[in-house]
Amino acid sequence: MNNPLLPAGLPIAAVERDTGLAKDTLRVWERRYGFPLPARDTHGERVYPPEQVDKLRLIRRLTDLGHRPAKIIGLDLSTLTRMLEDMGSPKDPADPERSAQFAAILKFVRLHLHEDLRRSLQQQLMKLGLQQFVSSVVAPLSSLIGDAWLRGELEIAEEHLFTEQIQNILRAAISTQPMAQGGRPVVLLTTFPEEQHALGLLMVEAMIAPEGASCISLGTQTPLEDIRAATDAASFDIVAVSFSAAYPARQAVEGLRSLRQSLPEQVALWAGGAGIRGCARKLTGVHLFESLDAIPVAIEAWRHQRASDQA
Amino acid sequence: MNNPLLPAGLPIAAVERDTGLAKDTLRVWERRYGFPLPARDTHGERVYPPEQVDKLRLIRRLTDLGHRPAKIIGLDLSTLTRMLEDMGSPKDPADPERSAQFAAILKFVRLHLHEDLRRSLQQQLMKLGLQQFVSSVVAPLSSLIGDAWLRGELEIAEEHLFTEQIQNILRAAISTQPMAQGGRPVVLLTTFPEEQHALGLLMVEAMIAPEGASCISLGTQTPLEDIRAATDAASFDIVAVSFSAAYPARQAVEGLRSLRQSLPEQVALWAGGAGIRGCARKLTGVHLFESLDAIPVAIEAWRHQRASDQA
DNA sequence: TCAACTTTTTGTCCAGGACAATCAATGAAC
DNA sequence: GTTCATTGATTGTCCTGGACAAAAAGTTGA
Repeated sequence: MNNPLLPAGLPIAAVERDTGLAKDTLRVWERRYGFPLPARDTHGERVYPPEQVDKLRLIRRLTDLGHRPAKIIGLDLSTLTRMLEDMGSPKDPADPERSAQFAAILKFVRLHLHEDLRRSLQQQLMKLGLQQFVSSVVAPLSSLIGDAWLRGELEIAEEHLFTEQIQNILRAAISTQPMAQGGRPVVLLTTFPEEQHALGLLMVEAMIAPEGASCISLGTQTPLEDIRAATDAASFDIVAVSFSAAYPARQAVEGLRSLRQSLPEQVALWAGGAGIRGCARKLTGVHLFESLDAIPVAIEAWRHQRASDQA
Repeated sequence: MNNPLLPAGLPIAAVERDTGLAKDTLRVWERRYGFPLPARDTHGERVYPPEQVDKLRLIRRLTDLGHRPAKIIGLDLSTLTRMLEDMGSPKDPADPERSAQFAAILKFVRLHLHEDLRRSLQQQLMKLGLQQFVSSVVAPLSSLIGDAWLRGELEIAEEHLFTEQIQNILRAAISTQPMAQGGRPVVLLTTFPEEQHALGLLMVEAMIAPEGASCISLGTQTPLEDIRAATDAASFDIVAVSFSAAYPARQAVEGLRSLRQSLPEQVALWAGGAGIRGCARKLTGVHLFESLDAIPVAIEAWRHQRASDQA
């Protein structure tokens, strides 16, 4: 009956879903490296113990970041976790007040205190203003929570709870922005297929909206061809694409190259997010953002450029 | 180089993504039924022409609705489309004013007139109030747009544009609801894994919020085990799960049974959405909703029930 | 330091067999 | 006539093990 609520182990299809590793890849790793080495049920089918799945998740993240499977597949859980932390966020600036706030918010998430969570986020928003709130609260908190989930300290449900609350708050805040009619630049915002992370988009939108620019979000997972087609139908000045840390960097680079080529020349292509940090020199004609704070500046620069072009 | 912007045909992995049919299934159908019958590239790998992919998409929808592959795989595109329409929405009530509005909104979507789209939706919301807006505008429009996409009359990007705008409007509207502190019942809202459709959740939330109940949404794709665990951590009165038309009905039924069993008895389990229409008798202990309008009534009933229990 | 070439690594594809789970049809019992 | 068990066909997913192109790493020469 395979009751998913009493997990003795996962079948291969579930592991594929959970880790993002194709069934073929799982089988070929087993053949080549001896890991994962699942048990077998009575019909000879693979049954993966949860620990192996946890380890696979870590390995997957590390390979996305450029490590080779053969080099890391033999290491143990704690080593892998450490590697991931080393590669990730360089450091926290250790502002004591802020980190206390973050700790409190993390506690709310862990204890499912949605009401407290909502209130404290809302408070921060009021205090800091939308842009500041996004760049110095939402962004670091998101990666904190992502890391905590990776380390198994948080359930997926708890990450979802946080994401939902942030979405509510950001969307509400964005929709109260004065929204200049016909504001320029007009920005088309989306992610590539296979990128499901919607929060990055919303953060970008929140940085753009207060600048008086028009931002049209297509949500996640828009096929490249559709993005190009959208620039025919409407007159966008900028296409902006966001990549989460889980997105394979080479796939991002290739997609951006291809998209750059198919877009009209006068349409700028912007990209940002943890998924493509440090790929700048591989891309020409694409404006790469290392930080959310660079967005308002870039909008200003775009306007300046445009003004001088027309003169 | 396989430029996705000049599609001569899709490799099997892309077809799996587009149709939701596993690679194994695609190969075994070819072996058994002779369809799909893709071309081969120089390395002998399958290259699926776009028409075959379109047909596969339709077949997939029909099998989810209970048809057997062998019976329908030989039929042609127009026949399949007709079957799908017959099974789908019974009819439109032919309110001339409303259908004119819908036609206008569809036009805005098709022409990417996001500004007009936003304005006309906002107008409807103001005129009808949140609940009425959701049940008689958002819900029918969503299925209209879903159908149009299925028939190839809309790009995915256009569906996304619509979904994003609706999300913005609904989330903003929900967050302005007075939100009774500690309002009962407390509802936990989510979807099962593999169900990505977030709009259904938002519609439910919009129906619940004005009733003064507390609604905590976990967004899409929460593992069953996490849903159960969440009811430990916080005290929910109701767990509500939504299923889009694309969700396989039997999977929904099985999941609901399993979840019902693992939830505490005093927690009610509600389910709704096109994905489980007509499955009522297969489920005991689960409140099945055929329509969004039934939600406010059910909340009222829950309160009444509870009042008499305590007396 | 960079470019061109070679080798190794790695993910994905293929064929074709197997089989359990599901569905449809049939028959028995109430 | 409806319900329930039995049988038989259908169908999705898993298996093994071989193959190979694309990407990365290593090597050589300017």
